[in-house]
Amino acid sequence: MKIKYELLKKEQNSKGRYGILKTNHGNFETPMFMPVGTLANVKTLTPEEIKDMKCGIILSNTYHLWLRPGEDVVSHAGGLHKFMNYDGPILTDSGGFQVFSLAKKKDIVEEGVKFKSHIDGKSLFLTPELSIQIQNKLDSDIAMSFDECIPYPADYEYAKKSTERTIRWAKRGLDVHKNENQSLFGIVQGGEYEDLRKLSAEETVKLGFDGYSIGGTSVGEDKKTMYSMIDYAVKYLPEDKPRYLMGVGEPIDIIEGVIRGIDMFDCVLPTRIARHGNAFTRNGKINIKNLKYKEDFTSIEDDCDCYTCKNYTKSYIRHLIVSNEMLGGRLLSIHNIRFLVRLTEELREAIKNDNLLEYKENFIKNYKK
RNA sequence: GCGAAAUUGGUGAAGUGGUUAACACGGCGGAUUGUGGUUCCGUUAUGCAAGAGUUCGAUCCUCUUAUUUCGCC
Repeated sequence: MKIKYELLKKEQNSKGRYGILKTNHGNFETPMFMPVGTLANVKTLTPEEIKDMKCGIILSNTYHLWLRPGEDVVSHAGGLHKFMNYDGPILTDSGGFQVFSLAKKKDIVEEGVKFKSHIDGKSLFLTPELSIQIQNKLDSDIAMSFDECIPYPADYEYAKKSTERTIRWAKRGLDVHKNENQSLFGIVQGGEYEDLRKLSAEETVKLGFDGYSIGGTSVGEDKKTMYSMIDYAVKYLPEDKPRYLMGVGEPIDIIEGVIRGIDMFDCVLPTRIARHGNAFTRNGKINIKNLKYKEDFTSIEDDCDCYTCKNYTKSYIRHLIVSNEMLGGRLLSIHNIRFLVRLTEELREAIKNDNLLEYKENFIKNYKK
């Protein structure tokens, strides 16, 4: 069975929307933040801990699992859910972004992308068809089309050529997609150009996907540009399908995305900054390594309901991070993911109450920097 | 008691008679957006044991003192 999206409420003063997404592995409300579990695990966390955060769905990655342990291993294990002992919804990224972010030397041709493995330098060739076939075997609930993430800035001619190619790649992926229990999302590219975003959105929607995502953001552009990239694309997306903004996880960006009609977000930020000693709070991001927390025996946030805040002090977590103890990164990851999921919970409430813009103003007022 | 060697920041240490005393670790601060678990970037000795001398100029050469280490009575 494919996923089913139900739009339950539209916010009066913005494009914000509240909905529910039903999958074979459970349902979740949107807007939702999805933690990233690249290598079939959200770094440092167990499936039980992930569920406690009420995040609804997690990500995993085609490129990384293709290289290690190989999609056949996952398939023989009974699919990704069984392999990693997680029975909630899972979305797999296609590998398009990894080609952009990891490969040093890459050669993008019509057929696909030639590049070198980041593990051993072996020559690889990833195509739209292969990406989909791998994802079919991984058996995630939602697969992503294989796309090219256009760098920023990109000149118009390059962006146009790339965007048109990504549309052709989307068609090719759709044609080989076989897994009836797996949904497939198309990806809107187009760089920073309004007409290319329009072209990409319209053509991708014509192909008919189970959901649509906006890619090519948070690649170095300023926030104003990023928000306009969203605006350019969203207006051409159908209301009855979920919309996913890829790779965005700054609290303020999630709020701006929701206001613009986005339903799903994923980002490595909460877990990565956690491992480096940072925590999200209502007053902004804090660096737990700072001297002022050495003897701060309060929790990160008084009113946070996460396991970390209910049980540990800043002083102790600081000690763990400074001592390079893994538990420090674990505890901060738990808090940071829960922070973003709670943010989406509050955004859902704000949509229901039609006070999303007011919520944003209040949030910004407290959130330093 | 005699002789020898040594003394550079929080630590381990490089170095030179001539503007800002290398590097590493540690400390402090910052970054991080479809992962970097061990990452990246800043910053951190107005001073080379103390005092005196030689010199245009000394952390570097000379002397005295202090401390440390190693030999010998």
